[in-house]
Amino acid sequence: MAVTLHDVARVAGVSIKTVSNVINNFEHIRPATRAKVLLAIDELGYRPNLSARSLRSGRSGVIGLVVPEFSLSYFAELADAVIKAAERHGQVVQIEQTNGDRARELEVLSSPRIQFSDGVLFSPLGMSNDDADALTVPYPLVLLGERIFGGPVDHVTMRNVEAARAATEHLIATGRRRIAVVGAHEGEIIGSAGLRLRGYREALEAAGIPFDPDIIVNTTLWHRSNGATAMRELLATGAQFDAVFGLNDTLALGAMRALQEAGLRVPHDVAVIGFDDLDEARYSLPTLTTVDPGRTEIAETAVRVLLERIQGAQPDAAPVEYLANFSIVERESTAIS
Amino acid sequence: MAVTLHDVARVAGVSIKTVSNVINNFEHIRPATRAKVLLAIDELGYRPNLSARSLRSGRSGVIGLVVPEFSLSYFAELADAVIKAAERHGQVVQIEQTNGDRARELEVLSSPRIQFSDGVLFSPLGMSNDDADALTVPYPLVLLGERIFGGPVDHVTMRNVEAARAATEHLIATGRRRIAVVGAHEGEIIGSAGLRLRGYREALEAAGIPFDPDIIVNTTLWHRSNGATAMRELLATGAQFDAVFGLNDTLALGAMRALQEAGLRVPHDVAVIGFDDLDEARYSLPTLTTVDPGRTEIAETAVRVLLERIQGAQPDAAPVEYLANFSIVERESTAIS
DNA sequence: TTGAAAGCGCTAACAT
DNA sequence: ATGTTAGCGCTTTCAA
Repeated sequence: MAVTLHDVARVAGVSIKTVSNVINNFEHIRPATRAKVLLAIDELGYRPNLSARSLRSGRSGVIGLVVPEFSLSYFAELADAVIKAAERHGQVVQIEQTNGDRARELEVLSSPRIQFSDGVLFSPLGMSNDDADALTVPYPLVLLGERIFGGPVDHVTMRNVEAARAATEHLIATGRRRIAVVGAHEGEIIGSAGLRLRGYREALEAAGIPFDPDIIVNTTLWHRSNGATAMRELLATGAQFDAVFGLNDTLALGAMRALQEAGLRVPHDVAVIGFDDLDEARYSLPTLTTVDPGRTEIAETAVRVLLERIQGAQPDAAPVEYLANFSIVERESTAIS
Repeated sequence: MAVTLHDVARVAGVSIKTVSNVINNFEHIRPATRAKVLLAIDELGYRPNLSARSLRSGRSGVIGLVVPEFSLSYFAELADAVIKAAERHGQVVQIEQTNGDRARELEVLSSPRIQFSDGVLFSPLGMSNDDADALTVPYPLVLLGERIFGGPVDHVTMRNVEAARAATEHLIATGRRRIAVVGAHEGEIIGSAGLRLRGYREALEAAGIPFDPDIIVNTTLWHRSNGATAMRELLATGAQFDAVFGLNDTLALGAMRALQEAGLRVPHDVAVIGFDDLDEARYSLPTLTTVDPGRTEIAETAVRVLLERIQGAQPDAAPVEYLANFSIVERESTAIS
């Protein structure tokens, strides 16, 4: 059987409370007592039972992270940042993948699977603003991403419109006028695609460049393959363009690949910009100019905000929206040639 | 306060045991009783307290996954596969990152942080065979990777030597004779680098090609940047070669990038092969020939083996070593030109 | 088929 | 500075 506090107390010749005090680093313990207890712990190989601790204290030290899937590199890098931020606060992260499927996202929210955690960071991809009510759950929840705004919970996200506008302005500033977009979602207003397209249009308008739907290509998923396919389709239409805004980096990299396949030079013939600043964007050929959306800041803020809710200083405080700072990372794919 | 079994029992007018039976899907419950209970659960919004359940039953339904970090794409894709496999068995995955740091790896093994889980999948990068004793822990542990062999626990890994040999043979079969290696670890015998280099040497020997240390480049970490840097160094030495074996895909992609930067054409001047079959290898320019090391099979086997140990049918069964099947995925980077 | 009661290992309130 | 004790919510004998 497992070694318990009682065993340690017996061997150390103290009470169970004293052992608990030592384990939890309480003050006011005589050094000699502490030493005795530590010796007994070591001798018996005692390890606290976290289930019991959690049952009693109502706190598990675990936070849940619900994301679409790690094969989307953005979420792998986000998870990396969240785990590191959580660790700094002594928290462990439990992960649930939804594949961006709305039904699964809704199900996970009420599933007991997530119930070990003290709170959840939730990054939906399939749910929309209409589902905002489902975010009212009996545990602390912090929303990530840009599928739902104005919901009943704290929300940490990026400046999609402004960042996309800045990305487009960067292309315009380097002399491009016919800027294709890869990854749009027809009719979407809220959501990464809709917001980023809005930023794009704002930049065009400010520069007096007409919007041309013929160089906007839709894709459903934002995988590399979709970016390549979309670009091949666009090239097949014979449309003219001198730049491409990939609504994320994987799309941009896929599109860049298709451009080069077709014998076009990047950035000489066509400039390419992405969005996300994946590690990978630094090692493509050419290296990819992109938007750093503040992923680390998002992860750190989200963890901090969630822990504040868990600690419950102000349980009824109104939901807050946090926006991370972005920056344009200039690389070769948009250099002036 | 949270709704408990007692509340449900009271509202449903049955005993707590009956409620428990319904929740755990026991047989022999009168449909009417079940309906009453389900109604009460719904009405009160009851959700089971997993800490209590776990304390009582000794099983949490959580498995731990300890990996270096997700910014190494291989581990992101491995985690994806593990989470999906665990889900099929109704298990949740808790993740711990070690950054491949030996001290942290050793620490995690004995940390209470991991103690919520019923068992752990452990993928070290810093530990070596000398640390095998540290794997003797008081919970089920399944070892992944190729840092430790013959340890005291079940081990699921890939056929490194055979796969690397097959990769090298593929290059030789396409007419290459001077095959550089990127990512070697000087003097390593066990470990991905050591094993893969051994497979490489076996293939050379079988083909009667002399081994030339001048075209073997060491790198510590296997990030894209290291592959690019290593290749630039190799080019700077003036050494001649007509192919590159990147000991993983990110190294190969980085190396390919440096080759192209230097004006060399892939595969025309230099063929490139990687190892891992990352999603990304399908969308580079040119697409990357690589080894599929059986990642999905590894994840599924590891989860299955761990759960068998947790269920403890044969607690004292001798440790087993499982080897996944590999295959060469031929793409453009090694096409005959 | 359902009920009563014990107790998993721990923390926290209270006592000394 | 340390000891005593109740009880977190659940599963699990054992009884009925």
